[in-house]
Amino acid sequence: MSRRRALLLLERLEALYPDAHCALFYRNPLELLIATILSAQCTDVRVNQVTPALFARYPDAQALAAADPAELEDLIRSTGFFRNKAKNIIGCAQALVTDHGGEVPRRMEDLVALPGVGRKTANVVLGNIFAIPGMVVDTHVKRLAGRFGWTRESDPVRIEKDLCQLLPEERWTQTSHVLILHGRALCKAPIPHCSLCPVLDLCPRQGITRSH
DNA sequence: ATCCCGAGGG
DNA sequence: CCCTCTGGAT
Repeated sequence: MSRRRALLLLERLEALYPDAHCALFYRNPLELLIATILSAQCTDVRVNQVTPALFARYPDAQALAAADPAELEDLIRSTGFFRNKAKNIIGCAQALVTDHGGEVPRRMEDLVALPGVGRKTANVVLGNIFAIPGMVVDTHVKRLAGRFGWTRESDPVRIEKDLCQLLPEERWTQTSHVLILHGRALCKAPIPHCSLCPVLDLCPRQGITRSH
């Protein structure tokens, strides 16, 4: 797919999901970091119930670093993967306290060194809190990028590279969010709702509802 | 029953 | 490349 055609598709998608660039639910770096860690295999609604409760109990990195694992597990149980997440959250908080003065670092290198934080989570924080653009390559973005013919790669890092080369840097963060919203709403795995899709005319698949 | 806004490990 | 971790939504 040509760059021009990709940008046209992107413009149409951005018009379909106008709230993708609106104020973030979480303004504070630590809150967004923890909320993003919690979001794996979990709905936004539940993350947005659990995260405020978590910060009411543990207001900052110092409090989280000293949390009792069993108590934290109980608090986040409903988000799934709760043992891993609790261990990672406490590990993150301890690393923030010992290595970063209790603050969330602004460099990819430092973020991905935190337990339970990969490039996806790091780019969410970098893009939405620190205004450092990056493509958030989650399962939705991977799937749509493939279906749109924006990349043929399967390795997330190479997909990220392809997308960054294809799409304008100043919109990487918003583009990621738009792709995620469209992936959730219509362009689902394994069967996309092509008959309802407003950008079907720009899609190389043209309604072929076969998974990738 | 089956799938999901990840990451770590074999 | 594969697997595991988990509850909840559908």
